[in-house]
Amino acid sequence: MRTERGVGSGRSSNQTAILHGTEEIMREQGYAAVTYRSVAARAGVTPGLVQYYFPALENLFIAVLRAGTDRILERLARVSEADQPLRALWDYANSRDGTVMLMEFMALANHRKAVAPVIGEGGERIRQAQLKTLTAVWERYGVPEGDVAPAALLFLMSAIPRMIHLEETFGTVTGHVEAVALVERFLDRVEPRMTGETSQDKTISAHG
Amino acid sequence: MRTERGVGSGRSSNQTAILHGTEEIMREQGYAAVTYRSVAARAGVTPGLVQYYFPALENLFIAVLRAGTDRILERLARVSEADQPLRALWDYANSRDGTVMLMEFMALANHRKAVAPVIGEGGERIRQAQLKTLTAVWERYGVPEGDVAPAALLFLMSAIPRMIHLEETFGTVTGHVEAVALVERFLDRVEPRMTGETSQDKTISAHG
DNA sequence: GTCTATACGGCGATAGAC
DNA sequence: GTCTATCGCCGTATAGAC
Repeated sequence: MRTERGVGSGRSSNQTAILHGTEEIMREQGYAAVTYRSVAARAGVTPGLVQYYFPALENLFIAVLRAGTDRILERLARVSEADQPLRALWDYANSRDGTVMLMEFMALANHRKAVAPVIGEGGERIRQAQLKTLTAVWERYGVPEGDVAPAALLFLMSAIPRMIHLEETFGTVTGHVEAVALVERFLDRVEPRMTGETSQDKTISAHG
Repeated sequence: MRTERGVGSGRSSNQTAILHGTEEIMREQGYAAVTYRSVAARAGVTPGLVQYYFPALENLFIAVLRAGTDRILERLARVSEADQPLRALWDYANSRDGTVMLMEFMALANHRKAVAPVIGEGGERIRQAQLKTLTAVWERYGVPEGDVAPAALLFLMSAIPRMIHLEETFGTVTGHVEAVALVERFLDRVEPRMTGETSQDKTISAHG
């Protein structure tokens, strides 16, 4: 898709090794451990070559971020076909891996200004995709709660697990279980746990 | 309260100038702009003196964080005496300044590990103080909603504005107005806007 | 105690050699 | 395309003046 240099549409094996190594370092040691020297060592190339493909570290971070966003959008396309889309969305929002990397990029954006709009852009694409799914569900279920707009529920189902995880990192826990219980009681009401009557399985089905 | 050196209970004017300057720089340019050299220039002292009081940068960040937490707790003591405590809490949670600094410290904690538990500790103290207020309000209002636990509402009233502000920084906006509307509709129901009948004024009153 | 001056190794970024 | 040399920051450590 995107290249940092005009080498055609593909990426060299060195480029993919650099991107992969960078993501690994971010996940294991945080973005602050990403240096030209550390990435080069991980990818088995020289620091100068990393800098050749990504002239500033921001270019490297942004490339990793974009690749991750693309992966999430692919995953969400599968979620929209799940039997219980609300619970699938809730499971997605509660997944640890995605939240860790998102927080890492949010923290990074604080002092790498060019990263911020890339996060926002990806966030909008993700949320619009989710909203489309949720609005369809709303119609299928017949607007279970006259009060809660799909967009509000979507935001809450995203924000609550994310903020809980963020706070837990620091050791703040008050109100977490109560907030989760609130959402799950809502889910139990509008999308009761499957007992096996409606459609095929708890895996992906095709009826949207 | 806390000193970094054994100079008794007070702080020298240079120490307060350093703390004040550091907070200014964080607010204006972000934590990444906080260096011994930049803080010294802002406070009108030499870099060596900053390092004398705060041997590592982490000590400096933590001192600023603790001072800020103390200020918030003082403010919350006043909130608990407000006529409309729920709305006072909501206003507090929506205040820009506090959120900016909190996010700055959260980002900072990502690569200054000693900062994280200080955030968590302060967060717990703040939330427990808020929970005490909210539980009292719950009894006074007669548990308006059998479903919503005070701790859940407290978490939501804190997490929603904070996550909204965070996302807005990046340019993600979907669902924000809907989520805010949801909370405010709830507030309208359990704590209707004062029309002037109950007590003195919309300023601080004494009846708890 | 309070404060200054200086040195060291590591970093991102740049220019330019091959 | 690939890689090296170099520069100006940084945090930190230390030695010592008042």
